[in-house]
Amino acid sequence: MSEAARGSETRARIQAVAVELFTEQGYDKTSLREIAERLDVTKAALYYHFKSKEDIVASLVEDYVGQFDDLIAWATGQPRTAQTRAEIMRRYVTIVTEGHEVFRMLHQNQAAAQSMAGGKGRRTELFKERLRTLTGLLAEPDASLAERLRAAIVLGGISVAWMSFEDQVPDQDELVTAIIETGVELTRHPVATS
Amino acid sequence: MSEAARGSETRARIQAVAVELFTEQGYDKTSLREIAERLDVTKAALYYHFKSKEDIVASLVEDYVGQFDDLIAWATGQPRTAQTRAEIMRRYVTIVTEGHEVFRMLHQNQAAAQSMAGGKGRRTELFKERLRTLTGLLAEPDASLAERLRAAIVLGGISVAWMSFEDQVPDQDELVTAIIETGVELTRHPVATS
DNA sequence: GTCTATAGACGGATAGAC
DNA sequence: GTCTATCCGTCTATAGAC
Repeated sequence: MSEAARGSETRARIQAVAVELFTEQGYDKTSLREIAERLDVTKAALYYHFKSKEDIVASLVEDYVGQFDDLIAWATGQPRTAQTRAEIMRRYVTIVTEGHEVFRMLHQNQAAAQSMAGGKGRRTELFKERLRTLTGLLAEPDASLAERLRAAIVLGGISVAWMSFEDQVPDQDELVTAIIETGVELTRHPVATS
Repeated sequence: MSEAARGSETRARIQAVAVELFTEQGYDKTSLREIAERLDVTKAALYYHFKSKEDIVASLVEDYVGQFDDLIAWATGQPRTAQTRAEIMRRYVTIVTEGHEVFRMLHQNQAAAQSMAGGKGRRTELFKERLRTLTGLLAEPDASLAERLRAAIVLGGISVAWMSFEDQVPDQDELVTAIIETGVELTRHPVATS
């Protein structure tokens, strides 16, 4: 909510339509004319709220990766216990599943999203970098390769699993709970690597 | 290799450059002019080998998803044993890691890739569909939700983990082996869901 | 099999009225 | 805050010579 509630309410409508169309058709195949038509306004109106097409995506990206940064910041200040790891997992799953429209949009437009989001210089590699950091918080960097791999696989797989099952189950809340449970279970440090 | 070795050798060079540029900059931001320049030929020359820009991607997609289809076809004819599951994992990891240039390119251009690949009608949902099928082969559809989730998370997470670690370790073969091991381990059916 | 030249279309962005 | 009108750039794709 930090940046989202800025300016008029039209701004939010533009963002919503943009997410929808960018997801369906891709960033480049969606023209500003199309977005404007869907909102019954003109292209020029969009330029009052956003200074460019890229700026629309940038506003979305900023809000979204901010959530991960918040999670990382929080987690960094916590003791490295099993309970902390479980809580990281819980929050991570919540971000992925609740913001899934934006997440899916970014997922489908990685190439486009990476060109921006950071102005000019920043080669942020949006998720890769943050995923590595989170991996390091679930399994210490000096842990065995197998252990770090497990953490990376689980974090990366959660979003895929969500997208894969989301429309296959009757109760999505139940699915979220199950994903958290499975995620926590898979990142425990049990089995001796035979 | 089924379709790859078609026509002149220039065709393959075009494909190689296309993968590279599509990955770096995205499908839409890469023009045929750019590809042609890199090969020291002209745009028109490309049109001798491919009937359109989309056709270049289509040729790539076809070859790549074919590998997954082959895996699925093979796995479907096997007995559902632990060894079969391990072998599925092994082959899956091999496809993901060996074809990682193409994989990464498709990953970065999902939106573009989904519009094509199947001519006009087919809404193949390239990976989602196939991932579901593979999930069903690792954990029977009547297995518990937790068990199916585990399979989906692991399959989905493998590619993420690969991309995350690929440039972080000295020996990539070792990494592949470790991923296979971890994948097999995570999809075993051990822990009683507390 | 590769070239030059160009058609034809569409997109992002701005100026300026209201 | 939204509109009309328009500029300017770039791109895909084709025609036709060599």
